[in-house]
Amino acid sequence: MTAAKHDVFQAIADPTRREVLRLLANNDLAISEITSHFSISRTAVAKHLHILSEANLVSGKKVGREKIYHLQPEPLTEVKQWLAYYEQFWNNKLSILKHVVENDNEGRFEDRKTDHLK
Amino acid sequence: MTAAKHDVFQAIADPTRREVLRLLANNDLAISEITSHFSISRTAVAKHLHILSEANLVSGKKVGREKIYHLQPEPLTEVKQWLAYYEQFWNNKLSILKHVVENDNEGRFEDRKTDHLK
DNA sequence: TTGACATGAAACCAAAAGGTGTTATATTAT
DNA sequence: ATAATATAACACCTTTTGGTTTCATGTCAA
Repeated sequence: MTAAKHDVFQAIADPTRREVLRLLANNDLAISEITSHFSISRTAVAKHLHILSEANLVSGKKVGREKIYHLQPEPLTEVKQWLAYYEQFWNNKLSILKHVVENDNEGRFEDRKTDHLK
Repeated sequence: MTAAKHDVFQAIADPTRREVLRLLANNDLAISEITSHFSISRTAVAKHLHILSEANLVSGKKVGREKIYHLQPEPLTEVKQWLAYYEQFWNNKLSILKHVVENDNEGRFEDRKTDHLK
């Protein structure tokens, strides 16, 4: 179920939201406390928190009249996994060959370079 | 210099652009070839490529009447570095303590929980 | 040289993003 | 009870996104 209107990739695309995550990495914070770190309105911050919440990157629970937000970094694993695919390309050039040799040795390496000509 | 109007985080926020990157991970491709993998117009794909290019995630060179795009994954290291900060929070709960003990043993752990009350 | 092909560029559009301000409601402190 | 606080819920606005269509330009093949 876990409301997924907003993708984790989209959630972290905004610099303000990334900064919010940084703040919450240190402490759980109420909306007003978070707002004090920015120059934008409290309402705007609340919207960012709502988006982060939809991506399950934060959770908020009401405590008295405050709503305390808490970091939930688990969805970031999706980004990490996505990134992992590309690491082979920048770690070192040999790793590309290594990947091909280990995962398919049916001549696909040749295909990789000529596919687009067909 | 490296034109930076578009952030790498924003560039990868769009699912279509992530799919384009996947295609280019296999082969260098011309715009039309990329377009054939989607249901959107060639112009729309060209715009996505432009955004990816601004984030330096791809480079394009003209070959005859075609423009061949090539994956440049290096900017993804920025995302990787950003993610690294949060890994301590999901790997396992003990790693938080481990981090604190290894990097500063001046009682900061206590501060982490009370900062927001000051 | 003429047509077909690949891209570039411009004008336009609807919807979403990122903001704002106002008003209403619940909670705490006096 | 009353005033102050913290947030929620709206209504509204402007800019950006992601897409379209149309037209122009450069290149290749006959």
